[in-house]
Amino acid sequence: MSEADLTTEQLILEAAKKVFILKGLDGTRMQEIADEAGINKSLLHYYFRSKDKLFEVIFKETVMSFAPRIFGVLNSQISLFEKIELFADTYIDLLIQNPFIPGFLVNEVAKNPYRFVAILKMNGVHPNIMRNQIRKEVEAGIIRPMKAEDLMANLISLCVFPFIAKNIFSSMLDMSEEDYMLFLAARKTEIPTFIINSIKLNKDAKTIV
Amino acid sequence: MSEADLTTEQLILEAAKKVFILKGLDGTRMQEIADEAGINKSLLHYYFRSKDKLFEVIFKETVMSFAPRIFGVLNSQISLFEKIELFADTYIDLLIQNPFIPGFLVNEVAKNPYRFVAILKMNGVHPNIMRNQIRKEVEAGIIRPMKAEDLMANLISLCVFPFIAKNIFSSMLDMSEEDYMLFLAARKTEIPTFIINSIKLNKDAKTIV
DNA sequence: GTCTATACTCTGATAGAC
DNA sequence: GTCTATCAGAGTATAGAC
Repeated sequence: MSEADLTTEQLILEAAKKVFILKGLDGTRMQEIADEAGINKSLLHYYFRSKDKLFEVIFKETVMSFAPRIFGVLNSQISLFEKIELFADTYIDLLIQNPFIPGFLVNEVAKNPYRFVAILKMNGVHPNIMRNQIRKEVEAGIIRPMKAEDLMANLISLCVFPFIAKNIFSSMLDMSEEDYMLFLAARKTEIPTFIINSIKLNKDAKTIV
Repeated sequence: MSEADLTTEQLILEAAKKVFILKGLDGTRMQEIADEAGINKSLLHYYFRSKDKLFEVIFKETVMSFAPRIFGVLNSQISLFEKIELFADTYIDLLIQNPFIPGFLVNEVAKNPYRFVAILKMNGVHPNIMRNQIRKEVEAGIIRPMKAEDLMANLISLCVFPFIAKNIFSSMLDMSEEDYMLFLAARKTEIPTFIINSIKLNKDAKTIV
């Protein structure tokens, strides 16, 4: 389907997503969305009634484009070490293709948590699957004693934060845009190595390098 | 000095900091700052000319309240393991007292990187001190081979991100506000344990628990 | 230095022709 | 469904009295 074949509604949604993610709810002007979509400003209201309603649609769509994949990996039935490797790989790939989304999400969720919580509840998030798996691997002596919450928070923090702090890190570490993207891609394997080295107990098993 | 003794300028700065950090540059209304300070709206312009100028002052003040402490620890002359422990402890303490600042910084730096880069340059940031220290400890066989950039990014990510994603994590992990604050405080020791377990090579040395 | 009143601009939203 | 024209409200900024 070529761009000209998109319906007006789809044109608006694409344009709105682009602008909202870049500038946030407050920073976005309806005129800018209209320009980006190549249509008239009043059409935005014709299709979506108000700026808030339009934002709501984009926000939900954005969360839903992420949440199932993320929770799918966390809730899958593979071993913990495999899960950590798979999570870092798929998640960072996703973020490389959509680098602005984490910042957008974090920012808008901070301003209005209820919007996000409602979507989570609709999707039935189950942190207990991961919690139980970690507890079992601790009891089995595969990993050292550790709270599941910390391990989950660490995994996600290590993957996501370097995307959010891209401008801060790259200027602090004096890296070019290009170098920084390579740095992020390399973390797909670096992060699992880092975590598994920290938690595994059978130090004689083959070391992941 | 009681609150009544504050000069009008100080009143404005306090109020502006509060509102800007909570709502960001775009989301903040001059009227709201004036109300918060208990003064007239036009006084804001009398003291700071424009909204942008006022924001600039707050932003710089906020960065400067953080940067010296953070870079001070990273550049200090203590051992790497001590540095990791000291960093997590002082940084997380700081964030517990100012939980909204990281989100504010990340958000505003993402929208306008130049403002931040200018302040960094003024303060002469030296990532090489930390880089050299890590390289030396790798060569000495104290820690496993690892890029300094990854270790620094990991340390900062693990400390900061759970504050930025507070609303996301606490609803995902089904924790109350109070539980989450305890969780964050416990990470002052949890994070160094996690990192040092991952990077230390002499596995026979006393384990940090 | 501080206040009131107001000018000017921008933006979200609506009315109405086609 | 799409466009032009326009309104109402909010926001930043300024003028001027005290």
